[in-house]
Amino acid sequence: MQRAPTIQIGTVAPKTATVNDPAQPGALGPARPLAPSELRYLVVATQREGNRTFARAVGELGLTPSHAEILVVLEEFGPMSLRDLGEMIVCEAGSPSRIVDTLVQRGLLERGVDPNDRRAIVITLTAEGRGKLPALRRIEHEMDGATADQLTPTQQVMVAGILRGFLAGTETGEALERRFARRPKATPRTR
Amino acid sequence: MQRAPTIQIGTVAPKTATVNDPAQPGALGPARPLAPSELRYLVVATQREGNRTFARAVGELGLTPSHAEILVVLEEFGPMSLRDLGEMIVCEAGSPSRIVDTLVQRGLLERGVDPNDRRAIVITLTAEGRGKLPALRRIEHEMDGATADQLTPTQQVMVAGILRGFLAGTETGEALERRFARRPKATPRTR
DNA sequence: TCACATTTGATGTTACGACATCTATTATAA
DNA sequence: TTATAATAGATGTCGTAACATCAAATGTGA
Repeated sequence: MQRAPTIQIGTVAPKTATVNDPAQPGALGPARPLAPSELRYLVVATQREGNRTFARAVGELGLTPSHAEILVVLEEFGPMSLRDLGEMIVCEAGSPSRIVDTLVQRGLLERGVDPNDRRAIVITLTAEGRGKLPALRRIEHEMDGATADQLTPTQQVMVAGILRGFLAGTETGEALERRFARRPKATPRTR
Repeated sequence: MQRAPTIQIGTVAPKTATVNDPAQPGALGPARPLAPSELRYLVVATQREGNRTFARAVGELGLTPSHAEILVVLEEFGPMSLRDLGEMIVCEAGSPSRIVDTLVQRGLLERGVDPNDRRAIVITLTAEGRGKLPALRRIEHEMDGATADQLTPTQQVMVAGILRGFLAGTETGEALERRFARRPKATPRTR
C-alpha cells in the first residue's frame, strides 16, 4: 500500500520509503522497548520480504530461491553428495532430494554415482546449470545493493554478528558457517 | 549436531553453545566482513530456527505458528474482519481465509456476519479459542526468555530498530507496526 | 561370517507462502 | 438508474518446511 505496487521485473524493487539515513551509521528511530515476541516477528517479516524480492528476481530465470541457493553452492564448492549439500544450505534441512530432483529433470544438475559408496550420489552442475550463474550472481549483487540502501555497513555487520551468535550451535548456523566463513573458491569438498 | 538432539517438550529448547556473553552488551565475535548474500541467509536461518522452536512448542497445543499468531492477535485487539486480520499478521499475507477456516472447524474461532456489509465477516474467539491463550502467552514468554539467554537487551533493541527501519514501508512492516507500536489491550478495531 | 546398527537417499504427509483467479457485494460516476 | 470499478472473501495451484518412514548399502562387533 505504501509501496509501489508494481516492481520492475529483472531488477530488485527499490524502496520508496527510507526511515534510516545510511549516511548516519547506527541511526534508527527511537529505541522503542520490545513487546513480547516482537523481535521474532520482525525477523519473520524481514525474511519474508527478502525472500519475496529474491523469488521474483530469480523467477525471471525460471528458478526458485531454493534452486538458486543450490546452484550457487555447487558452483562455489564443486560437486558433492546430497548429504554434503544438505549441510551447506539452509533450505530443505535434511536431504534436498526433491529439489535436486527437480533441477536434474530440468537439466541443470546431474546425478552421478560415487564409486566408493553405492549409496551416495555426486551432484554436479551441468553446462546449462552453470549458465544460470552469471545472472544469479548479478541478482545477488542487486539484493546486496538494496540492502545497502537501507542499512549502513555498520548496521549490517552488527546484525550479522548478533545473528551469528544467535545461530551458534544450530544446524543452519553451522551450514552458513561452512558456507561463508572461509570462502574456498571452487574447492570441492571431500569428507 | 552440536545441539542436543532431543528437546524437552513443553518448554523451549535450551541452547547448548553460547558464543555471545549476554553479560557484555554488544559483545560478539570478531566482526567478519559480510560475504555476498550472507546477511539474507542469516536472517533466513534465524527465522527458521525460531519458527521451528515455536512450532514445536505450540504443537503441544495442537496449533501451528500461524494459528497461534491469529489467536493472540484476536485476543489482543478483539473481533475483526478477515481484511483487518490480514493487516495485523505476518503469516498469510493477503487473506487468511484458509487458516481461519481451519480454526473455525476446530471450534477455536467463530465466523460472524457484518450487518453493515454482507461481504465482510467478523471473526471472534470462541471460549475454547480463548482457553488456548494462557498457554500461548506462556510459550511466548519462554521464547522471549530463550532469546534473552542469547542476546542482551541492548542487542535485541539494536536489531529490532534496524529491522524496523528495513521493513519501513512494507506491508508486513506496517502490520507489525499496527500490532506492536501502541498496545491497545482489547480495543476492537473498526474501519 | 553374521546379525545388527548406521548411513544415504528417496518418499509420503500436512500445513504454509505466494500468486492468480473467481464470486458476491458495495461504491462510484455518467 | 445503470454500467463500471473497487472491495471482501473464497479458492486453485505450485513449491517449500518440517516431520516421519522406508529401502538399499555400508559399517561394526561378536
